[in-house]
Amino acid sequence: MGRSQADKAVTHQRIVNIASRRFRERGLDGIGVAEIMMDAGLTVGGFYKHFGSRDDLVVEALAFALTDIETWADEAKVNLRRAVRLYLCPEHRDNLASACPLSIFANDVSRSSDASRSVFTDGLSRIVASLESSLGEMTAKQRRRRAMVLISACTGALALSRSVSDDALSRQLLREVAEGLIELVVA
Amino acid sequence: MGRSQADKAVTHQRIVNIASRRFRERGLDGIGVAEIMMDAGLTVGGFYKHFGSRDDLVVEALAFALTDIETWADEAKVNLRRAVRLYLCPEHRDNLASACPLSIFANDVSRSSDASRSVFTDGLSRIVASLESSLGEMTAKQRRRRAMVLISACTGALALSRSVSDDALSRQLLREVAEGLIELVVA
DNA sequence: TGTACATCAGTGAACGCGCGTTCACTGATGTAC
DNA sequence: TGTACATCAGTGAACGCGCGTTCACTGATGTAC
Repeated sequence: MGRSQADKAVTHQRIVNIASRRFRERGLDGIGVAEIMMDAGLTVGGFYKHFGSRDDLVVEALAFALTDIETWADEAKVNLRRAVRLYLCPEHRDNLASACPLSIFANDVSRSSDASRSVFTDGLSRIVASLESSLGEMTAKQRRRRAMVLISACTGALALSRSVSDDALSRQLLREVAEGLIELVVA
Repeated sequence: MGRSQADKAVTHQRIVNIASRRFRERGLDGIGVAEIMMDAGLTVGGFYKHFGSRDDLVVEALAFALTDIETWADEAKVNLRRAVRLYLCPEHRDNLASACPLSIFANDVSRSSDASRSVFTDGLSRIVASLESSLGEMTAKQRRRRAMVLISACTGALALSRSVSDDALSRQLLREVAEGLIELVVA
């Protein structure tokens, strides 16, 4: 073989890493294969030595971005209130490249391939399960219900806050939803 | 003049109507000018007699879609619980062409032009104001907070339910978030 | 250990298609006389 | 009322660009002997 398999795997992962950031910044349709390869320090032609098609990269990058947020889920287990405030803050709203894919890709994924939707579903299920175990003493049914309200309101508020041109309203939305959830759902 | 101004206005509105439905079905980037004009019974060339650019149509169609949901806001004033259950149901999830633009376009608009974001902001503000006045006896601060939790959770849950490939999970999400909101936020 | 060969990650130009936009043209309707 | 002219909504072909994908080629590295 030419370059070693290990080298190839490293390169592959670098492409997926960069893609997962660029897709979050610009959307699943917002950036081309050529630009992603450039950002990875490569040229376009090599792309198909790593992926069967652009959509294959989308699926891998989405899966990677979804594992990326498990650290937030861990924070939620330690301190759910703090995790909610951390999720619904202007920094998370603005740092798209490392932001939660659930809040960025929901609309894109709903129009995307079955493979994307399947990967997205797995990621969402893991987060919901994690939130369930982060909630206090209550029935399993109550826990699941509240976990679903939490993730829906968090991803919804963050997505809306990014679509609003009035920064004061955007911040108010983040703040009020965070405090509202802590007051009504977490407590 | 050639054809009357009234005729032109009717045609213009027909294009905007159809665009607002097609954009909701396929996303703001998911359908081209040519196909929209075809659906309106016209040919591509005439497009620029009505709009300065494709983005101008996007803005008009978005504004139109946002007025489209005022009827739902009216329902909320009559019966908020019913409105929440109506919003979070499989029919609303699946009937994209006439669905709530807040749940469909949040991600797209966040990456779109200032004009789109401005129109989106106005639409969101109107819905929030409407929900505020639909809530029961409580302080203005409480009303605003709960209205923001409601719209965030509703749009978030609907968006997530469309991105999930497992129909049982998708339906559970809609049901549990609807009942959770009624139990924790509306009551 | 050294040498010849095979493999294949990566290169960069080219292809083909879709799509936003432009343009010369048509013909129905409104206006001027 | 009738006629000639001007306007402009709508037509459909063409242009230009971006982008996903293909392809012949390169050269570094692993393998066989």
